[in-house]
Amino acid sequence: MASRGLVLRATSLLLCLLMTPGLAWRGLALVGRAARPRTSRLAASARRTWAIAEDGRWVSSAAATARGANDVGWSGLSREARASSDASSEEVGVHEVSDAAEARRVAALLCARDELIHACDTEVADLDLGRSPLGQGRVLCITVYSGPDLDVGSGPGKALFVDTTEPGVLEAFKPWLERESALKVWHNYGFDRHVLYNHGVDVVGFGGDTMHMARLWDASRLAGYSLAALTEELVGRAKASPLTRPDWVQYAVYDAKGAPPLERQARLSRMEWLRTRSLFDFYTEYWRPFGELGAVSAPLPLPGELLTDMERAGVMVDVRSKLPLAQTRAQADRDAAELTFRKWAARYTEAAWYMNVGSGTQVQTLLFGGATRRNSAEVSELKEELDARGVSRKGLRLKADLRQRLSEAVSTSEAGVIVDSGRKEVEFELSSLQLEHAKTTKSGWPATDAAALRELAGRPSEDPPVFGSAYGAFGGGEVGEEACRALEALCQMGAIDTMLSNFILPLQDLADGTSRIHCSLNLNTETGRLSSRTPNLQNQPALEKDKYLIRDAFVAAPGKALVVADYGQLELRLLAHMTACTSMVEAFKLGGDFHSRTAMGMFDHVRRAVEDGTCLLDWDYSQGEPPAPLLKDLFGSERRRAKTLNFSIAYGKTAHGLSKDWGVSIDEAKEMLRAWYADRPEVLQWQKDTIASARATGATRTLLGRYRTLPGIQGRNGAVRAHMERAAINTPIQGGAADIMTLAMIKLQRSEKLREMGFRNLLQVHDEVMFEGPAELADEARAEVVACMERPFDENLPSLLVDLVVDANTASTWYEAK
DNA sequence: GGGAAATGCGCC
DNA sequence: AAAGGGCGCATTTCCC
Repeated sequence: MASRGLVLRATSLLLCLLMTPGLAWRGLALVGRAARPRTSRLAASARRTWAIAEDGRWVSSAAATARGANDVGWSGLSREARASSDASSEEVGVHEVSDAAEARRVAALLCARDELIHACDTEVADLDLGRSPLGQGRVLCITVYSGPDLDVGSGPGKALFVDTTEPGVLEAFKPWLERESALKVWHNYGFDRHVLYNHGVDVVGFGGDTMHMARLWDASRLAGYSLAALTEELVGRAKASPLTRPDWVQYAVYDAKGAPPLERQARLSRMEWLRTRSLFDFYTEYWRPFGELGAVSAPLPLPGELLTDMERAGVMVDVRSKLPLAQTRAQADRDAAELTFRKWAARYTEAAWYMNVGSGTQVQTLLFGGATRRNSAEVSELKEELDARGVSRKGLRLKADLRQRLSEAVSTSEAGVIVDSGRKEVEFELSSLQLEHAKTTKSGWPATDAAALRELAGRPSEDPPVFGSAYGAFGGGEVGEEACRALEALCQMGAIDTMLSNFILPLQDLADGTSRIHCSLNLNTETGRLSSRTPNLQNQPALEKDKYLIRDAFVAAPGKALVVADYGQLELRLLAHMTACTSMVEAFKLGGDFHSRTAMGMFDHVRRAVEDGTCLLDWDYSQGEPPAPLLKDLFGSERRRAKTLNFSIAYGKTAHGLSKDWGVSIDEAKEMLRAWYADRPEVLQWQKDTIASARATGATRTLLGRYRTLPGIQGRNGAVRAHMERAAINTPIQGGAADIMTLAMIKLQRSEKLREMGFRNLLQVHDEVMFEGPAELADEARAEVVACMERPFDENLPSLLVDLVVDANTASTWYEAK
C-alpha cells in the first residue's frame, strides 16, 4: 500500500494519506492548524466609546475625556472601585464577630438600624459551580457594610466580618437576615439567598442587587467580575493553600466595600429615564421587584420573591421512567447510526473504523482532507520544512469508551493502519475522501456541521429520495446512494448526541432528591432578557424536534398541573408598535395568520387570489372544512418567505444572507426585501432613524427606556460597526419584549388569585411562562395568567398600538401543554 | 492538568 | 469587512 507524506502540524508531524481503493487520489490538500488565521470575537474585542458625564448624560468618549468624565465601562468602574477599595482598606476597619454571644449583640444592634441600607456578601465552601447552589455549599462567613453611621462598639464605619463557622453565630444572625424591614443589598442575591437557605435561613428584606443595577447603567458585558469568577478565584486559592484568617477577612469584605450600593444608586440616579425620572426609579419600580421582593418604595409590596423563588421552586422532571426511556431510545438510535456510518467509511479508509466520529477535526480530515486555503506551493514548503525536521505522524485521541471497544481490533489490525503507540493514545492514519465542500467555518476550514453534511447527503430517506452532492462524487448508482445514507447517518448521530449530552443526561444528573431541577435565572443579558444556566432550561428541544419527548419529561407534581402561557408574535407586535407601522398594526387588528397577511402584502398575485376568493387567508376548523384552499397551502413558498422575512428583518438580516439561505441571487433577495419594506415603509424609516440616533448617542433604548451602549458603533472597524447597527435596531424590540415580560411577571407575582390558588411561577422562556398548582384549579389559574399577561402595564406606562395575545394551556407535562 | 479557543447546536 | 439579534453549553483540540 503506497502512502504519501503530507504536512500536518508544525510541532508534531505529518500525516500519511493512504491510497484507498475505489477512490481517486486528488493530491495534497491537508494543511496544519498552525496555518489558521487568528480571529477575534466581535463583541469581546470591541472597545467602549461611551461615557456618562457628570450631569448624567451620555456623551462620546472624546467629549467625556475633554470634560473629565468617568469611563462608564464596567471594567473602568471596577478598576476605580478596586483602587478605591485598596486605598481605603486601611481606613475601613473590620469588626470581627467570632462567637455566639458577640453575634447576638451585633445582630441586635443591626436590627435597631432599619434606616440603613446594608451591603452584604457571603463566602462559601464545598460548592460545585456546575450546579445550583440550592442544596449544596457551606457558608463560611457573612460580611456586612452599613456605611459610616454604624458603630457596633469598635468605632464607626467598620465592616463586619461574621464567622459563621463558629457555633451559634449564623443562628444569631438569622433574625436579622429574615427581618423584612432590614434592607440588605447583595451582589447576585440569588446565590447568597440559596446558600443561606441551605442552613435554614430564609433571607428576606431585599434592598437591591448591585449586579442588576450595574446591568442597568451599562448593559454591556461584565467580564471578570461575575460572582462565579470571584468564587472560582477563591476556590482556586483555597485549593492551593488553606486561607489564613486575614486572607478571608480581606477577601470577604472586599466586595461590600468595593461596590458600595450607594454609588450604584447615585450613578443610576444621574441617568435620565422618562424625562424627569431616573434609571434608579426604573430600578426601584421594576427591576428590584423583578429581582425579588417589593421593598419599601416599591408601589405595592410583593407577596414573596420572584426570580429567587422560581429558582428555589424548580421544575419537576420524570427521572424514574421518562428520561431513562428517552436515554435508552436515543442511545440505541445513535449506536445504529454510528455503525452505519463507520461501516461505510471503513470501506474506504480502514482507520475510519477507529476514528472519533464526534470529532469535527477527524470528520473534516476524512471527508475533505482539511483546508483549502493554502496553495500547493505553501504546502510543499511546509512539507519540506517538517520533513527536514523529521516530524512524523499525527496522534489522534480516541474517547475512552471507544478505545476500550477497539482494544481488540487494534491488536489484530492490518499492518500499517493502526499503531498502538504504547501511550494512552492510539495513533492512526486517516486518509481523505477528498469531497468538495460547500461551506467553510469562519476561519476558513471546511465545515462539518449539520448543514454541510446535509448538503452532501441530501434527503436519501425521503420518498422519493433526494440525493446530495455525495451521490455524484461517488459515481452515482448504489454506491452514491450508500454514501448519502451513511452521511445522513453521521448527521443523525450528531443530532442524537446533542440530545443526550445537552439534555437527557444532564437533566437526570441535576435533579434533586425530589426530582426537581433548579436552574439559575440571571438578569445579565445585553437586552434585558433573562438567561438560564446550570442547567439552561430555556433551550430544551421544541416540539417539532423533540423526537425523544424531552419536554414530556417536564411534569407537574402529583395532584398538580402546569399552566403554560406564551405571547403570540410578541416581537413582531413590538416592531409594529415601536415603528408605528400602519400596515402591521392593521394586520394585527384584523387578526388571522400574520405571515399569510405579510405574503399578501408582498405578492400581488397572492393578494388577488385572496380578494377573488381563490384561497382563504385563514380558517377556523371548528366551522368544518374550509370552502376554498388556504393561502398557506396554495402559496406555501410565498408564505414561508414572508415568515422568514418577518423574523429576519428585526435582526437586520441582509440581502446577502437571504440569498445564501434561500439559494437565490442577491438581486432576487433584494427584491424580496424591497417587497417586504414596500408594505411597511415606517419600519425602514424607524430603522434608519434608530441607527442614526444610536450613532449619535452611542446607545439604543428599549420600549421602557432602558439603555444599551453600543461600543464601536462610531468606530472604524466595519464589522463591529455593522454588528452594533444591527444590535441598535434589534435591542429595542428584543429588549422591549423583555420589558413586557418583566411587567407581566411582576403582575403575575402580585396576583392574589394565583397566590390563593397556590400557583407558583417555575420558568420563563422569553415569551413564555410556566406555572404549577393544584390540578383542580388549573383552568381558573390559566384564565388569570392570561389576564395578567394581556395587560401587563401599570397606570404610569403608556399602552401599545397593538393588543397582546396570549395562548395558554393546562396539562400535566410541558409537552402536552404546548 | 487546566484554561482558552474553535466548532457546533439547542432555544426565543 | 462581513454578510441575522440574544443566550448557555458540550466536545475536541491547542497551548502553557
